[in-house]
Amino acid sequence: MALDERKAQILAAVVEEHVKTGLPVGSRAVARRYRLGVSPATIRNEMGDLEEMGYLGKTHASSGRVPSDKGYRMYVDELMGDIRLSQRESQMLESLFRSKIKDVESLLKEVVKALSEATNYLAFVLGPEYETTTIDAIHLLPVTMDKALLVIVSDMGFVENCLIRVPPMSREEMEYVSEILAEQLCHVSLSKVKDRAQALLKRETSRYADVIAQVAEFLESMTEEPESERLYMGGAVQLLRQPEFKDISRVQDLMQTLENGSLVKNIAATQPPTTDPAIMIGEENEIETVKEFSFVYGTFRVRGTEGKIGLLGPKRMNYPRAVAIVRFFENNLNDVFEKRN
Amino acid sequence: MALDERKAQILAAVVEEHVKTGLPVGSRAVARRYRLGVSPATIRNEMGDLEEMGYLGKTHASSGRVPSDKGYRMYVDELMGDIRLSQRESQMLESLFRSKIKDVESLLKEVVKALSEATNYLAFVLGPEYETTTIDAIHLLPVTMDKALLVIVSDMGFVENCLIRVPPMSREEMEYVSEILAEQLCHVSLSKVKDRAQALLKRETSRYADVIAQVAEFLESMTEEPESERLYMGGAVQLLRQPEFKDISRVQDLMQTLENGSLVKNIAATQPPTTDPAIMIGEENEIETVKEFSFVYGTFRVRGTEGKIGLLGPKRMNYPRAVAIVRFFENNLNDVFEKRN
DNA sequence: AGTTAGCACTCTTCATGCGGGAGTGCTAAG
DNA sequence: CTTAGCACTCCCGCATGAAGAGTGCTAACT
Repeated sequence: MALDERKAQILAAVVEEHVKTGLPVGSRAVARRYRLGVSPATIRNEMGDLEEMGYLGKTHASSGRVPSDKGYRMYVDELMGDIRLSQRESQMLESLFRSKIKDVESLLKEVVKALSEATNYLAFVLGPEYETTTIDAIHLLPVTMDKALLVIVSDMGFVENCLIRVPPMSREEMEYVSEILAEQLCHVSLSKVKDRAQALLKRETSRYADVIAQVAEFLESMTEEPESERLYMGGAVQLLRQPEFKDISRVQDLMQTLENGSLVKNIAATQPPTTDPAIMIGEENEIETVKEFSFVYGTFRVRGTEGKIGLLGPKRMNYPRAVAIVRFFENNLNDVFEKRN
Repeated sequence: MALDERKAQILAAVVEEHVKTGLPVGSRAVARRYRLGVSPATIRNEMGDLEEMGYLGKTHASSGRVPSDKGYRMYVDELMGDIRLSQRESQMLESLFRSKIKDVESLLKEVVKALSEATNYLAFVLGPEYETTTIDAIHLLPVTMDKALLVIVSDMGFVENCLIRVPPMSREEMEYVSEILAEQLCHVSLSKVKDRAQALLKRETSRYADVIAQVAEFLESMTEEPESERLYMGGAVQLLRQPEFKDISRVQDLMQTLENGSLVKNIAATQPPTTDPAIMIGEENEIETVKEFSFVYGTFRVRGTEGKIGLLGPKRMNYPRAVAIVRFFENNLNDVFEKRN
């Protein structure tokens, strides 16, 4: 199914032109703007072949060609080159990672923001699964007479907290309870920590039982929390810029889909192509409402587990640039989490 | 400027009909659906008067009437009655507040979600200003060898945390530092706490100086953080349902405005009308891009200071219901924060 | 004097029809 | 195999016209 040199050039030209303008592209335009040394007529013939082969389509029987999903796939797999971000741009973006240590949550939020602003597409980060993370530190802190703050730090720097009711107790007592929790629950993976907490609860019949029960409950809720909780998303507005949104009902559908977090399922469900930043084009997606869009997303590793970072844009997105930018963020996130021992 | 009984009824009818349908309303429709015992012709005359007085307008020279801002204002101030939420609905919504204690942040997020879902408008909560809050508890917790977690609990239950670098130190040392911080900074208002921290920094020349400097820096950033950080927003999609969004560029403008938090300024800048849930209609708003919309928002008190909770919807929003729902949430939030001693 | 019916008038909306333009596919010649 | 030429198709924009909704006015009614 390999394309000869000229067909490849023409397909690439059509894709790039269509990405730029959003309009169907005709033989004339290709001949004019991409110097291939042949006439429009020749290009017409080639485009006819490419359509036959399924790489191109038409919006109606007699206007220019538009890449099909298969055409885009061919383009991203074989035709497009890697591009590099400009010096200026990568420096700008890097500054985000160089700034002072923040908690992971706000870092990820800023990453999403930068990513969407840099591309004009919707950006997302899917945090690592809790199941496989472990607890680095757990503390119970006095706040008021009858309230204490439970703070849990995961090994990758996520901090969760929760206010719980406590019976009146002295500082020493609270420290004692805190100690017990730390001893029993630290450095245990979240999937097992629930059982540990239950076990602890069984043993502990004293007045602290209620406190421990609340801790157990919170741990439970942490692991049960829907995937959408781990999902940071931003730049949905950007999508409105895309001309394919002349029709508002589509926006609504998409937003609905995104708000209830099925985006995650889409990514999780399909095994991504093997390319580095994975690319999912149009119909390759599982969820109906995003079959008009493309994903470009990469993986960053945190300790044993991993998170995703990526973009959602129209099928006619600037893939080379999207890939370059996603790869950039991917690498920087990996660095950050690596240095964090 | 008082309206006679019949004009009032007709104005109310036009507003309510327009809210329901989104279309200009004609004399015929008013006569048919609201039994006023007079013919369309009479209503036409009255509507002519109301237009003369500035309460109604026309979209074009010969189709039905549409309420003007002044008309809506008259409606909300004088004409509309208070409605009560149905038993079923208020029970549903109340369950949100009855559930187990969570940290304030997630409570507010859920409130926003519920509020927007209950109304189909965009909902927001503007948390209380940090300036006037005080610190209830501050702790420094060991996480790894060279990292510690700074946790700060404000008097109204907000929890902020931040990872900081620390020199190697024993548990006892860290507890000692933590103690110092607590002694010096607890129960001091955030506006003063910065100075305290600076003073502490001057005195402390030991190896903990760096740690304290980082704490000071974080406190600084907490108070300086833009208002948008205190703003929880949700349900922007709901706005897309409104027919006034046939035009996409408006959506974009609005979203832009909202994302950069000028919504807050709008509310802060204008002194609200004195009605309980404040209502700002169309041109009464400061910011250009929301002059097409209305706000309905209330105030909830937390300790000495206060936050806002409200809705942003089209001018033709269901004001009685919006008011009822905002008032409901307002009251429930007040209760929650009151019980929290 | 207030109310009502009738009617002409205005303005929108929708469908219809008609060039102009862009682009294709085919054919025939280079 | 490539190219020029040409007929054909289809979209798009625009004007035209008919239908519908609603008003404002006038004149009659109570």
